[in-house]
Amino acid sequence: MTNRRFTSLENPTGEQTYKIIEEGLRKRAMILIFSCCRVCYYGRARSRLGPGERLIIIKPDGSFLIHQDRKVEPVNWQPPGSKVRVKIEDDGKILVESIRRKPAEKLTVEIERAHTISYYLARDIHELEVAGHEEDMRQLILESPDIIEKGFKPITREYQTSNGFIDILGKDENGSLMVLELKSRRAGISAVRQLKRYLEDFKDDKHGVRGVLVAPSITHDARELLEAEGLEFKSLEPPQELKKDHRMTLDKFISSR
Amino acid sequence: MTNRRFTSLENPTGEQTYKIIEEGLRKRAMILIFSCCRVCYYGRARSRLGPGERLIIIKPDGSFLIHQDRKVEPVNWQPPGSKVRVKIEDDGKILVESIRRKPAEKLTVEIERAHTISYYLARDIHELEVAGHEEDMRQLILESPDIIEKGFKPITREYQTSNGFIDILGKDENGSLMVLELKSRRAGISAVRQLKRYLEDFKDDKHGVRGVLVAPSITHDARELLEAEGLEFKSLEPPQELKKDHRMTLDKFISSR
DNA sequence: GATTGCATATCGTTG
DNA sequence: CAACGATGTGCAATC
Repeated sequence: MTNRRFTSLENPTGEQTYKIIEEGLRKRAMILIFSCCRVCYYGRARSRLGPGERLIIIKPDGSFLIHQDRKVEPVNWQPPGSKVRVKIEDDGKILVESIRRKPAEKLTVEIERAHTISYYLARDIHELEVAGHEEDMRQLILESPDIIEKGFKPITREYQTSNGFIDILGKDENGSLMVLELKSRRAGISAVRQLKRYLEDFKDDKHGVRGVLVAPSITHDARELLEAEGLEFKSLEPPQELKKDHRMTLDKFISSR
Repeated sequence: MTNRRFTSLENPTGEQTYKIIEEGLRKRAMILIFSCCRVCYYGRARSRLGPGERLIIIKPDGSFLIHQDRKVEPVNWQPPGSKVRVKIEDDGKILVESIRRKPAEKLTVEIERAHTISYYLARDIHELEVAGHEEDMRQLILESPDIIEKGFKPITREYQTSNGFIDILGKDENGSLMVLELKSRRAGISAVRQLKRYLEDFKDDKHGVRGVLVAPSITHDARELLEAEGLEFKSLEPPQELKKDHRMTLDKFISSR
């Protein structure tokens, strides 16, 4: 069946498969192929996948995905911007190649037999709205510093040390420096090490510096290391409020200056 | 069209969409729906996606993917093991829910109108064979230590320090300790910091300890920090040879003991 | 264009 | 089951 928005065909011949892929690429459509195929990849690594039935997705932006019937991650893929070519062999087999220039990577799919092939022109203007990132925590703390503790005053965000950027640098009510390390999910031992490294730049500070790990929760080993190092933990859930209106955010920003 | 391996339908009614999703779930098939839909997610974070045409994939292992017509990553998803339920509303709209228990996460898709719906029973026994990982580098170095430098002798792999595991610990021909940090791709500043941390445990060693970053290449800033810290860089590409025969590897292992 | 660091990261391995 | 580290991580923001 064919109309302007999509085309699909079941049990296509090799010729038909070739033609529909060509057409889909020309129209910059999203192409779906369910087929028995083999896959080779060469680039940052190298891989090979023996014959089996998988879903192939080619997107108009050059993204290329091969999905087996398990896992969230594609078994092979190419990123946006990759260039696709399709060839038909004498025996009717279809070869689809996707090439990326930098870094040089090549994905080759040999389609033995397609079960269904289709392409779609997707109308989709909306972007995903997300909340609950580390950045949302940061904004919350800058707007309401008392969440960390009474009298906490942020000085800067993204303060650079020789060991990377500190998320929030501030002072407590006694004027002691506080280094905050934010994590939007359960903090592990590596988060504590990160905080420990930031503090190295301040080890000569006379007033003493407090290191605080801010996260919804912390692993057992991480807490042990934290306490052994004289660091602190502050439990804080990342705010998950989706912004309904962008002007509100702007007003808030202006009024808070 | 219907047979044992797959079913597909174009411009299905709400009832038909519901029925095919039900059937696909029951048969533990891979379900594909191209439709206009809205998506909500709540769990580790929260997100909302307004109406638009996307590809929905439900895999028999519970993996759930929603793909827009751009990017490699799905715009929303649920991991393997999630449980799917489908409902039909009075107005013919379809609600698909995927729930994960731990952590608690819920994905809700409201299908306004499906353009095509299909399901497939995929025959696929092959696993992906990959080469070019950090582990391949490690094996290469343990088998042929001279690749690092003449006279290098590995002592242990995965040596534990207070700052994490060292990839390979060894000695040079003069008996000085060498700490190797392996990276399968271009090493950045964080790799140098990691190596720096490992060496802290050895800073009292009388003979002096050498820290060596082993990677195919290194960023400019990373090289600067490396040299400032008196560390070394050894260029090594991860071996990309796909193993043809597992016995060969075993033989090699036995003969090298 | 190169580099850095977050992510609903996902996924395998280990304790 | 929890936790830790690698990944062809992908991706956006920043330089």
